[in-house]
Amino acid sequence: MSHSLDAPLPPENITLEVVAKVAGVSPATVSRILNGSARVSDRKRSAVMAAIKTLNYRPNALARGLAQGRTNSIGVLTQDIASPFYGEALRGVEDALAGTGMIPLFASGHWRLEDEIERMEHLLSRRVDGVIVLTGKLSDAQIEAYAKVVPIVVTGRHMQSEQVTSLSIDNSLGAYIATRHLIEYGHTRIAHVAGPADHIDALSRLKGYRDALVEAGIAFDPELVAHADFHEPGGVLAIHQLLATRKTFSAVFAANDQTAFGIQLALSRHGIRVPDEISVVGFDDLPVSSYMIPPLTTIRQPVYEMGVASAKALVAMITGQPYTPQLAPPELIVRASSKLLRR
Amino acid sequence: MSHSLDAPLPPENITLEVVAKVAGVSPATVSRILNGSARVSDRKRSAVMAAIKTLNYRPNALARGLAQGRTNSIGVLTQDIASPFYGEALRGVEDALAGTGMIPLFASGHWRLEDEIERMEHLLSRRVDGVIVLTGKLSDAQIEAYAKVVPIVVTGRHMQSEQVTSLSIDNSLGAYIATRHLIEYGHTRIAHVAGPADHIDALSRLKGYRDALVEAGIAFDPELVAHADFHEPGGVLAIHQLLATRKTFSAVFAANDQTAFGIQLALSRHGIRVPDEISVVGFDDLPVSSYMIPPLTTIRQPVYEMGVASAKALVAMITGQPYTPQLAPPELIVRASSKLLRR
DNA sequence: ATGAAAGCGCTAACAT
DNA sequence: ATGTTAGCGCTTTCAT
Repeated sequence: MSHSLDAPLPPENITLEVVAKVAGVSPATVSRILNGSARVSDRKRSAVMAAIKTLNYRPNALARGLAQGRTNSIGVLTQDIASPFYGEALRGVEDALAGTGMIPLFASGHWRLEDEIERMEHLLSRRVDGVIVLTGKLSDAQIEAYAKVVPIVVTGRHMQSEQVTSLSIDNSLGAYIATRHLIEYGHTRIAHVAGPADHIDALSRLKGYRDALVEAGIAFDPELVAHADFHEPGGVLAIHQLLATRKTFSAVFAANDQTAFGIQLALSRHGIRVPDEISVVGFDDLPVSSYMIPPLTTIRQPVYEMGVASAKALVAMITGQPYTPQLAPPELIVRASSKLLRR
Repeated sequence: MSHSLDAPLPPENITLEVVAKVAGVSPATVSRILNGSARVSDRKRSAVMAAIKTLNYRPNALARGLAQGRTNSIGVLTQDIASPFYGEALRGVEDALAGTGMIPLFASGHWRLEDEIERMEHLLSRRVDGVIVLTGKLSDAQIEAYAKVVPIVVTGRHMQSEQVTSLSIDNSLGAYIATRHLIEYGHTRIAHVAGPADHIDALSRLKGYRDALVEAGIAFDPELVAHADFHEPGGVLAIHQLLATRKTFSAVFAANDQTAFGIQLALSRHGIRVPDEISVVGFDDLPVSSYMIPPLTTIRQPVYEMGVASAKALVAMITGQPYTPQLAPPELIVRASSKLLRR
């Protein structure tokens, strides 16, 4: 009648209850041990540990999350999982979370508002304990709305409230420093290949460029500004555009490194030598930038650190601890692509 | 006694039950609508949809997963979330999953066995429906063991069983093609900067290089092989090493593009022109490779496609459908870093 | 210090 | 076509 030897039981799921049974204790006790939520006698503890080991028990994070009302996971809304730039931030988040028992869930918004919303909803459906939003197209109001549901850390803008911490790199300052560097090198005809006109970072960098010029008494010339898309091909196109204007310039400040790569290649194709004829300065300091030929002078942003700080800030918000993220200012990295203008 | 106006209710969690109540139907009906698991009258359906809308209801994925025994999520065990190479694969996975309702959980093993195991356990704890393992250090036996728990797709090796699908790029062939290209260009003194000696891909590429030489009747010279680490600085070091041997060579085949970047820079620092004096060929075709100066001749691997195929294969395994992943062979991309040897 | 029992939000038989 | 009921695997009062 009951189970016999020749009718093997179905491979039973190893649950906490099974562990309890094997260890001869109640489920509650096992739970207490797993969570360290109460004192348990050493005898029972070791019995339970042994059972866990031999049964190869893996706690079910879903059940745990359901019961506790928290999942020990945080959402990270990025734009492109393969971005050389944001990749560093993701790594920072991951590293900062290591050892905290929290796990990051990465989702990509592809710079499309609708995608961002969809991913956000997905993350919330999974009941993440918090979300890090790496720039993107969500409006401040939308962020605020989501913040009613979970604590949020957002980069690339300024907003502060009970449930929102923002963290940003001073793009404008970085661009100012880059332009200033070229000016100090004697350049006065400095072109700028900007990013997309609807991108907040691009706009800030354009502003920094402009500020530095004005400060140095150099007139801002709109014809020396070309807009690109933050990617290499855009840099190539922009140079074509700039050269076509027949305006002269001895230096180019690119809105980011990828754009600078395109610029360097396009110049080289035109037989224009960098830095001898034209100096190039980028922005970001991607890992490969120091391996370009010539190695790229650029503005180093603490992206990795930004990832770390975001994660720490979010965890602090979740656990209710105080934490004020601090970010180093952008820093000029002088390499071989920029050069003193010979008179 | 009961709740009064001046004692506002705690902000009630909007659950499926609440939706049901508001719509005047049973929870089961709401569930059926959400899952399309049975026909529901149009009247009730619209009532429910309305309630969902006004309440801004978000299904709890945890509860759903617990009840269904599946989470609609798959684990992706990569090595480095910011790797320019694997990044493309991650993107492929993400794209392939878009629209299937499945979400990828990315975890990094950092090329450390212990980390890989820890991340794997974490993913299993979260009850992912399957796992994609992008190379890494787990042994075949370990993969098999995990495959007892969830279906697995693994790249970079050959193993096949009920619960394991493997998918790999023919590294050896790619290296053969690269070397063959140099030979056809008249080179006979071809150096190779290999990857780590404990890396399966590095070994296969070394083999392909060797095979091509032997086939062409060129003696394999161990002194023309330097080992590096798949990263840029390793390429720089390797060139120093190679030049120090005082052996002559007119071409270098690098085990990957990042190594080739280091090589190009090191050569340029030594005043050796690429490709006039030395031709360089890489492996991977990273997005930036076509923007190096000179643009890098390399072997294009279908990494993105590999990500797509992995995801499709895994989903097929999970849903019990048949699917045999097909991967394009590696392809030679001739750019400016390699050149016909002048006699 | 430990156990019993209720409940987290959902789905899946089983009824009707 | 729809409602009722019993879990999914865990945590957490509440007892003892």
